[in-house]
Amino acid sequence: MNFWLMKSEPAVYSIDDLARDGRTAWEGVRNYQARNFIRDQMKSGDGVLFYHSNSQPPGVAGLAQVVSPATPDPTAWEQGHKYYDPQGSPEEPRWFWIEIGFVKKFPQLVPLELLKNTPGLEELLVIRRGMRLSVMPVAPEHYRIIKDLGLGC
DNA sequence: GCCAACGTTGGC
DNA sequence: GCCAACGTTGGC
Repeated sequence: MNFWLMKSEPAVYSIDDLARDGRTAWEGVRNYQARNFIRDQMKSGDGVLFYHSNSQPPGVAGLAQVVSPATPDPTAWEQGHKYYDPQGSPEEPRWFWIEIGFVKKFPQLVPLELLKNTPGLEELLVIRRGMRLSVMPVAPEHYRIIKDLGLGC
Protein backbone atom coordinates (compact mmCIF):
# COMPACT_ATOMS: atom_id res chain seq x y z
CA MET A 1 0.00 0.00 0.00
CA ASN A 2 1.28 3.41 -1.00
CA PHE A 3 0.47 6.91 0.14
CA TRP A 4 0.02 10.05 -1.91
CA LEU A 5 -0.62 13.73 -1.71
CA MET A 6 -2.91 15.20 -4.32
CA LYS A 7 -3.36 18.92 -4.87
CA SER A 8 -6.55 20.63 -5.81
CA GLU A 9 -7.58 24.24 -5.80
CA PRO A 10 -10.62 24.34 -3.52
CA ALA A 11 -12.21 26.98 -5.72
CA VAL A 12 -12.19 24.34 -8.45
CA TYR A 13 -12.72 21.13 -6.46
CA SER A 14 -12.54 20.98 -2.67
CA ILE A 15 -12.73 18.28 -0.02
CA ASP A 16 -16.35 19.34 0.48
CA ASP A 17 -17.05 18.62 -3.17
CA LEU A 18 -15.51 15.19 -2.73
CA ALA A 19 -17.58 14.59 0.41
CA ARG A 20 -20.70 15.48 -1.58
CA ASP A 21 -19.78 13.35 -4.58
CA GLY A 22 -18.41 10.40 -2.65
CA ARG A 23 -15.90 9.73 -5.38
CA THR A 24 -14.44 11.48 -8.38
CA ALA A 25 -12.13 10.88 -11.30
CA TRP A 26 -8.87 12.80 -11.03
CA GLU A 27 -8.90 14.25 -14.52
CA GLY A 28 -6.48 16.59 -16.18
CA VAL A 29 -3.05 15.43 -15.02
CA ARG A 30 -0.80 16.49 -17.90
CA ASN A 31 2.61 16.11 -16.36
CA TYR A 32 4.68 13.04 -17.15
CA GLN A 33 6.08 12.50 -13.68
CA ALA A 34 2.64 12.69 -12.12
CA ARG A 35 1.27 10.53 -14.94
CA ASN A 36 3.83 7.85 -14.18
CA PHE A 37 2.86 7.77 -10.51
CA ILE A 38 -0.78 7.39 -11.48
CA ARG A 39 -0.24 4.82 -14.21
CA ASP A 40 2.47 2.72 -12.63
CA GLN A 41 2.14 2.94 -8.89
CA MET A 42 -1.28 3.98 -7.66
CA LYS A 43 -3.46 1.10 -6.56
CA SER A 44 -6.92 0.74 -5.12
CA GLY A 45 -6.76 1.19 -1.38
CA ASP A 46 -3.82 3.60 -1.41
CA GLY A 47 -4.12 6.44 1.08
CA VAL A 48 -4.45 10.01 -0.20
CA LEU A 49 -3.86 13.32 1.54
CA PHE A 50 -6.21 15.82 -0.08
CA TYR A 51 -4.35 19.10 -0.31
CA HIS A 52 -5.86 22.51 -0.94
CA SER A 53 -3.53 24.65 -3.03
CA ASN A 54 -3.88 28.29 -4.00
CA SER A 55 -6.04 28.88 -0.97
CA GLN A 56 -5.91 30.79 2.26
CA PRO A 57 -4.17 29.06 3.89
CA PRO A 58 -2.96 26.17 1.76
CA GLY A 59 -2.80 22.79 3.50
CA VAL A 60 -4.09 19.24 3.87
CA ALA A 61 -7.86 19.29 4.13
CA GLY A 62 -8.64 15.64 4.64
CA LEU A 63 -8.24 12.03 3.61
CA ALA A 64 -9.24 10.11 0.53
CA GLN A 65 -8.35 6.78 -0.97
CA VAL A 66 -7.73 5.39 -4.40
CA VAL A 67 -10.79 3.44 -5.51
CA SER A 68 -9.98 2.42 -9.07
CA PRO A 69 -7.06 1.24 -11.14
CA ALA A 70 -5.46 3.69 -13.55
CA THR A 71 -7.38 4.03 -16.81
CA PRO A 72 -6.91 6.35 -19.78
CA ASP A 73 -8.17 9.89 -19.14
CA PRO A 74 -10.80 10.37 -21.87
CA THR A 75 -10.80 14.17 -21.55
CA ALA A 76 -7.47 14.04 -23.42
CA TRP A 77 -9.18 13.29 -26.73
CA GLU A 78 -12.31 15.39 -26.25
CA GLN A 79 -11.82 18.14 -28.76
CA GLY A 80 -12.43 21.53 -27.21
CA HIS A 81 -12.07 20.18 -23.70
CA LYS A 82 -9.92 22.11 -21.30
CA TYR A 83 -7.58 19.13 -21.04
CA TYR A 84 -7.65 18.16 -24.71
CA ASP A 85 -4.32 16.88 -26.02
CA PRO A 86 -4.19 16.26 -29.78
CA GLN A 87 -1.28 13.88 -29.40
CA GLY A 88 -3.23 11.22 -27.55
CA SER A 89 -5.90 8.82 -28.74
CA PRO A 90 -8.01 5.99 -27.33
CA GLU A 91 -5.71 3.57 -29.15
CA GLU A 92 -2.57 5.10 -27.72
CA PRO A 93 -3.54 6.85 -24.54
CA ARG A 94 -0.99 9.24 -23.19
CA TRP A 95 -2.71 10.41 -20.02
CA PHE A 96 -4.32 8.44 -17.22
CA TRP A 97 -6.55 9.03 -14.27
CA ILE A 98 -7.58 7.19 -11.16
CA GLU A 99 -10.69 7.66 -9.10
CA ILE A 100 -10.52 8.65 -5.48
CA GLY A 101 -13.15 8.17 -2.81
CA PHE A 102 -13.93 10.40 0.13
CA VAL A 103 -12.68 9.15 3.50
CA LYS A 104 -12.69 12.03 5.96
CA LYS A 105 -12.54 15.77 6.18
CA PHE A 106 -10.20 16.96 8.92
CA PRO A 107 -11.93 18.90 11.74
CA GLN A 108 -9.46 21.60 10.83
CA LEU A 109 -7.11 22.00 7.92
CA VAL A 110 -3.45 21.15 8.52
CA PRO A 111 -1.79 24.27 7.13
CA LEU A 112 1.34 24.18 5.01
CA GLU A 113 2.99 26.32 7.68
CA LEU A 114 2.43 23.58 10.27
CA LEU A 115 3.80 20.92 7.93
CA LYS A 116 6.95 22.99 7.62
CA ASN A 117 7.28 23.30 11.38
CA THR A 118 6.52 19.73 12.41
CA PRO A 119 9.50 17.58 13.39
CA GLY A 120 9.71 14.46 11.26
CA LEU A 121 8.29 16.08 8.14
CA GLU A 122 11.50 17.73 6.98
CA GLU A 123 11.67 15.43 3.96
CA LEU A 124 8.04 15.82 2.93
CA LEU A 125 8.03 16.71 -0.75
CA VAL A 126 5.23 19.26 -0.68
CA ILE A 127 7.18 21.62 1.57
CA ARG A 128 10.10 21.69 -0.84
CA ARG A 129 10.57 24.88 -2.74
CA GLY A 130 9.44 24.67 -6.31
CA MET A 131 7.65 21.34 -5.90
CA ARG A 132 4.76 21.71 -8.28
CA LEU A 133 3.66 18.15 -8.91
CA SER A 134 -0.08 17.74 -8.50
CA VAL A 135 0.39 14.13 -7.42
CA MET A 136 3.32 13.12 -5.28
CA PRO A 137 4.31 10.18 -3.10
CA VAL A 138 4.21 10.45 0.69
CA ALA A 139 6.23 8.22 3.03
CA PRO A 140 4.05 6.03 5.30
CA GLU A 141 5.49 7.71 8.39
CA HIS A 142 4.75 11.16 6.99
CA TYR A 143 1.22 10.09 6.17
CA ARG A 144 0.71 8.89 9.72
CA ILE A 145 2.03 12.11 11.24
CA ILE A 146 -0.16 14.30 9.05
CA LYS A 147 -3.23 12.13 9.62
CA ASP A 148 -2.71 12.43 13.39
CA LEU A 149 -2.29 16.21 13.08
CA GLY A 150 -5.49 16.45 11.09
CA LEU A 151 -7.55 14.26 13.35
CA GLY A 152 -6.23 16.02 16.44
CA CYS A 153 -4.54 12.95 17.90
C1' DG B 1 -1.12 40.76 -8.28
C1' DC B 2 3.72 39.43 -8.06
C1' DC B 3 7.22 36.51 -9.13
C1' DA B 4 10.30 32.38 -8.55
C1' DA B 5 10.53 27.79 -10.09
C1' DC B 6 9.89 24.66 -13.33
C1' DG B 7 8.18 22.09 -17.62
C1' DT B 8 7.44 22.41 -22.47
C1' DT B 9 8.00 24.16 -27.03
C1' DG B 10 10.27 25.21 -31.09
C1' DG B 11 13.90 27.58 -33.87
C1' DC B 12 18.38 26.75 -35.03
C1' DG C 1 20.80 18.65 -28.78
C1' DC C 2 20.92 23.41 -27.06
C1' DC C 3 18.59 27.01 -25.06
C1' DA C 4 15.54 31.18 -25.12
C1' DA C 5 10.83 32.09 -24.86
C1' DC C 6 6.75 31.11 -23.00
C1' DG C 7 3.04 29.17 -20.03
C1' DT C 8 1.73 27.34 -15.60
C1' DT C 9 1.89 26.61 -10.71
C1' DG C 10 1.25 28.15 -6.34
C1' DG C 11 3.01 30.52 -2.13
C1' DC C 12 3.05 34.94 -0.53
